[in-house]
Amino acid sequence: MRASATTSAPGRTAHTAHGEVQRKALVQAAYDLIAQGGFEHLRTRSVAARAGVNIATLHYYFATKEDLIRAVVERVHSELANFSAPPRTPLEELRVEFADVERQMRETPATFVVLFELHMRAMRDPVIHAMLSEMDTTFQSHVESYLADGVQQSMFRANLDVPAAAAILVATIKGSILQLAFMRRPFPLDRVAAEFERWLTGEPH
Amino acid sequence: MRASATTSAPGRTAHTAHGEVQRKALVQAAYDLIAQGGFEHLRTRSVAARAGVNIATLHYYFATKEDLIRAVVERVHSELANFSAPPRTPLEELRVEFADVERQMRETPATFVVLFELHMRAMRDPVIHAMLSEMDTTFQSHVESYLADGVQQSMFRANLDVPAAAAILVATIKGSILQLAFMRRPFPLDRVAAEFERWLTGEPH
Amino acid sequence: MRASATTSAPGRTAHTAHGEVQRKALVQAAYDLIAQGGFEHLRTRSVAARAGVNIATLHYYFATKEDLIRAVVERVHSELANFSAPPRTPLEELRVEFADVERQMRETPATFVVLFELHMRAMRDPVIHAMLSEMDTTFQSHVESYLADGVQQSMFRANLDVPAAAAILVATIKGSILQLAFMRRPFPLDRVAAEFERWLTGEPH
Amino acid sequence: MRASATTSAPGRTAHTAHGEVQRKALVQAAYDLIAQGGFEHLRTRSVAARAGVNIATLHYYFATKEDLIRAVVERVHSELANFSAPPRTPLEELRVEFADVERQMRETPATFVVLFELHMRAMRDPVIHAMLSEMDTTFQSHVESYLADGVQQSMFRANLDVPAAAAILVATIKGSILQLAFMRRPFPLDRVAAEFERWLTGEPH
DNA sequence: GATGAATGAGCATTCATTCAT
DNA sequence: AATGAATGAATGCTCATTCAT
Repeated sequence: MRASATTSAPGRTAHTAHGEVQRKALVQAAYDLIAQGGFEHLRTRSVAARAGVNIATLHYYFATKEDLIRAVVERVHSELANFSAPPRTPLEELRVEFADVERQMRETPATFVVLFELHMRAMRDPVIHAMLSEMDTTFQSHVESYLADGVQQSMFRANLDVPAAAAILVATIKGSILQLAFMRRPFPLDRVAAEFERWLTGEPH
Repeated sequence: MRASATTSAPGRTAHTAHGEVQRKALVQAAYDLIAQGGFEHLRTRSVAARAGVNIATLHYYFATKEDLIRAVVERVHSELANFSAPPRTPLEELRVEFADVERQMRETPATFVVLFELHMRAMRDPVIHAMLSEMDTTFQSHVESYLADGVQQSMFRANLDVPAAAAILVATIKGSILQLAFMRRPFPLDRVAAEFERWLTGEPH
Repeated sequence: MRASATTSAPGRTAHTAHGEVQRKALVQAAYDLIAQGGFEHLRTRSVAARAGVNIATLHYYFATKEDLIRAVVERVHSELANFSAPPRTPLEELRVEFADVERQMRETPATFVVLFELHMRAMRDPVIHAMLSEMDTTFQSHVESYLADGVQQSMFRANLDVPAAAAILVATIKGSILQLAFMRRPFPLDRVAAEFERWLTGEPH
Repeated sequence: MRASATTSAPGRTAHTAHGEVQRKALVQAAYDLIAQGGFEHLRTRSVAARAGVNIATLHYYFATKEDLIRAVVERVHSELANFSAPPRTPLEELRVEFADVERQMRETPATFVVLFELHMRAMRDPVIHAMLSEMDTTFQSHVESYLADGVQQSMFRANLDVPAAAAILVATIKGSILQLAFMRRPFPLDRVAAEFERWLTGEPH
């Protein structure tokens, strides 16, 4: 399940099982601290302390701070790749979209916090940009795909501009996360979802 | 006799015209550097260098780095408060909304970069949170107001959930900025605007 | 009364009456701040602020911080030179000695604080050392003088080692100030004075 | 599993023998520099340089300058606690008192310099005040104790006011140190000791 | 005389990283 | 594998002093 976990270069992946545990503990610690204080306040010493190891041990597993951050990026990536739900109708997909945001926000809001911190970094870090870009493309394509299905199945309006609608949906979800996770302001996810349904289905008025 | 003659050091406003110019130059420099590298890489020395003054001069105008950042926040605030357009119809308002984003993104994308960096900070800094929160409320109210007008004037659909629609619009705009400014990925602002019109007016299909 | 107050070099003495007032205000401010926080925490800006003038004004009157401190030294010097009491008997002199300490400690303990701060400085600053040394010699001579008188008048013990006794008295007074001003611990000045009398007079036991 | 494995940084005691040596070297360096220039001129960089280590190394052992100073205080404390001489007669104790001052002044005058610098600090620093206060109490009690013994053994005058005499002795010793260490002026320690003997014993005259 | 503005040199402290063991 | 020790290069901030007005 985890990405590249079988090579043998020290500083990249661990040799032993215990080493892999240490690595994960360090990534988890970094992840937690970014969620708490953002990249701005991320300190390698804090990460090591939180993982219960010496600062030199951290550098045994991750040559540089940047390497550690990259591992965090991969962790977020895999965490958000759990959209592997069974196939549903386009309308169900739409509902699942908002339900997923709601659930993730309730269960692990930190993921979003880290994700958005990464967005700020993407501007300057090509590696992070590429990864976020890929995630974005995947997400956008997925939405466009089921929106197109919905139009084809006459479940959604015939004159729907699918790419534009997908862009709106994706942007709305990102915007809602911003509102919920960073501003801690209310966002009527359910009413927004309902309004989206009316809009896409073009229900009579 | 010499009551108010403390040791100088301008707190909010400079004493002389030239002082005010220097102040603004420092804020501009900080603003530029945040736009370039985010808060994470903001260094007082870099700000001073960019403004062409000694580091001690920076501290003559701003006691702490935090004070300087607050001044940047105020600058962003006032920069985004230029929505003082002449009254228009709800539909025109909607179009202006997207046009504004497009123009701002073209002319001063840095404003958005700084604005979103501030969002990350808002989570931990109450002062910034309060300011962004206020800006958010103002924006949301404005949108809700003209959406309601549109419904009343039968320009928009009667069954429109105005608060939900406003939330979607605001979130979409925020999400589009994220896409454009940080991911530097295309976002079909005009097609999105057109789709929004169709959605709000409920034009036949 | 004041030392060299008629020359005309700016930075040494003021030209006008108002200038002299300003000078004194600055010296007083420095004196107060040394008494409060010691030389270690003395800041020219604080002195200027306390005197209600600009930091540049302070430097108009005193070219350097050191110059200002020297003026404070002179102030302490003149303050402690008020032993100009009418001639008394040796025993009265002894009593006055302790009474003076008691009074000064009650009325202006700051003088002692500044005086002892100066002692620390004397080790490295020849100017201050010279001044304190002179004060010391004067004090010691004065004590020796009336102790010798006392012996001659058979008021004090015949076998009294006058220089040693004077050294003890001077040291005791310095030590008592240390105890009272810096340690803020009780010191039985009156009982000590009484014991001294018994010792010097050699009263039967 | 790895409970006590925090990020290192010795708080009170170093982990390794070599670490303890470094710690002591830093305290010694600070001690020397305070003796030379007082607290006012104490710079962490100078301390590090004198100990032959990097400034960051100093902060590895002592989190703050204040922590370093506290360690110096403890060093002075233990240095002056070597009064563990074998029991003697009251008169011998008295003679030892002055002999100790003489020896300390000859061998390690810096101890006194640092001790008196600490007195200046005691006024503002409660921790230092407490430590000096304790040392003072111990010293005073010790003197009172053997003076009382001397009176009881009829070695000293019957009408001696023991607390007052002890206060005089302690103050004299402090005053003599001031004279010797800071003013570098002669102080007739032996004649003073002899006069003290005459005074306490009340030897005929 | 007085002040606002400006600065060079410096200060305690931080931080990612390295290295011998 | 792991750690205590060590460090170069900053980093935000301070302070006595200068200078044009």
